[in-house]
Amino acid sequence: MEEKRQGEGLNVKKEENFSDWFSEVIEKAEIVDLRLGVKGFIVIRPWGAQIIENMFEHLEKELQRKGHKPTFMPSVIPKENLTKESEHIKGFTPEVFWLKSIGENQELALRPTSETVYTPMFKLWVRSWRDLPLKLYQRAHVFRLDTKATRPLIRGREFIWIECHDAFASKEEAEKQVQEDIDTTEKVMHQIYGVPFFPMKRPEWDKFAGAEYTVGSDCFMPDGKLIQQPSTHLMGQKFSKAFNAKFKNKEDKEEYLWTTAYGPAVSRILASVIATHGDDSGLILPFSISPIQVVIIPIFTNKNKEEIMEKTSKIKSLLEKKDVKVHVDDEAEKRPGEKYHLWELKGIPFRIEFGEKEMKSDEITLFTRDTKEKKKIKIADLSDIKKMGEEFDRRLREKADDFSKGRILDCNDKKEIKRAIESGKMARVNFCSTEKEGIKCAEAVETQLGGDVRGTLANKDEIPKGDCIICGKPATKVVYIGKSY
RNA sequence: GGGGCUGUGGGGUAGCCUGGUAGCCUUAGAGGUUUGGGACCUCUCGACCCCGGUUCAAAUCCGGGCAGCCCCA
Repeated sequence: MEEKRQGEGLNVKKEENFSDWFSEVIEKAEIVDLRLGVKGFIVIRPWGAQIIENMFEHLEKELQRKGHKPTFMPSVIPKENLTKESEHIKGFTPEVFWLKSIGENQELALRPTSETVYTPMFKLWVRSWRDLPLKLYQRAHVFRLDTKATRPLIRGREFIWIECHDAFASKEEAEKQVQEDIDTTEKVMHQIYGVPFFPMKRPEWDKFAGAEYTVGSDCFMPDGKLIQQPSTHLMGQKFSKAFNAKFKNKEDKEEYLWTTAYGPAVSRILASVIATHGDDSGLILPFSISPIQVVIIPIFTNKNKEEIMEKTSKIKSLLEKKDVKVHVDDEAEKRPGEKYHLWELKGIPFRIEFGEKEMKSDEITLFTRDTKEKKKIKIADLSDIKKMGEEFDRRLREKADDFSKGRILDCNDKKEIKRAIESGKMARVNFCSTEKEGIKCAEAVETQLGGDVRGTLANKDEIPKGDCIICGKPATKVVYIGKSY
């Protein structure tokens, strides 16, 4: 049992080689299949798709609670739309998939993002301040011809996300929306999926193409590299001006719309969920998003099979009454041990073992995936299963929080920064500027220290005391530097 | 963007240097015995990434492509 057999369990330890561990776990747990062989495009299998589906549900519920309404927009964008906002097209041009030879005059792009579809619709739908705010979203696949190396779920040429596009009557309201988007990331990605993040206001040179400013969510991966999760953008009036999208304000004057965009990439967040919580036995899925929350393994012989199965299905319906997703693994060909390994690999939070012993004492054996603790409890105590699920998720979240919090280091010189980055941490430093004039220092950070200036904290005003760690001029910002995916 | 490594049944691999019968483990399918931490027996299916070149002969050598992984920027 100590020796793992090939082709079955995981052969790589997460601590020793995160990258290999990740590749192995997503295939063996049947999240994805990488064998189609198109660069940057992956097949997501039922287990992965069901998790993603559950993630969408939480996210959409929160968005709708905050006044967003669903839409579905075309997957293609006419060239004239995409090229209307000059900075936007400049930023996205190298990444656009163009559809050629469609036999018509209109040139089309596969959408890399949909500002240039929503804004012209805002123009049609919004006439007065009474139509505002207008908060819309869609579930969508988007396409970006990434020139860098692709990684399954982490960086693909196609990914699955929700994009919110909102229009407001004033800059203040739009900026409030950016804060609300950060709150949505907190409520859903952190509180529900258990993935902590740092909301970073990106430097001027690193904002979304066409935005006034961008706030990205930086999350630590187990190897200490940062991955950008949901980002929210204040577009200001850039797109509304490009598309001439105006409204009549309360003073009966025409004004351009103020717009924002928010894009949680669910397929990529799944990468963080897997990476953050998983262990050497495989996935550990939060109770809130696991497609199966409790798996029941009946253990029987030919003699007692009927009795055991009958009791098992009673336990099942008891749990289902509590609105819990249960699966009974009664496959006769597999022995219990094999089932344990399989469902641990798939990340199921709780496992119930039920056999002869439990039958006698009216108990069940409960295995908890994250702690790997096995204990006997009374069947009646299963009515607390939801609470146990909440505690399960809290444990995952707190463990992730501890990992994340301990990775910020105040640094006072280049050496310290380099050491911080190399040990998988994020350096907090004084910096001259995150406006255009700071770009030279940012480039120096990249070439000399091997890190990126990720930006300033968006939910906290940090005042620098001292000089820029690179050029020595008086610092105006406290920035964070780390390695990123 | 630069560099390196790799591609053999579904998965993991041997063979490649030195050209000549593709071997092993596992999975899958059938049958049987089994079921408290990856069961056993019997039988069966299944592969040289693609295109071109060299050669009597290519998994093997050469060129190009595609795909995957790693490191650096």
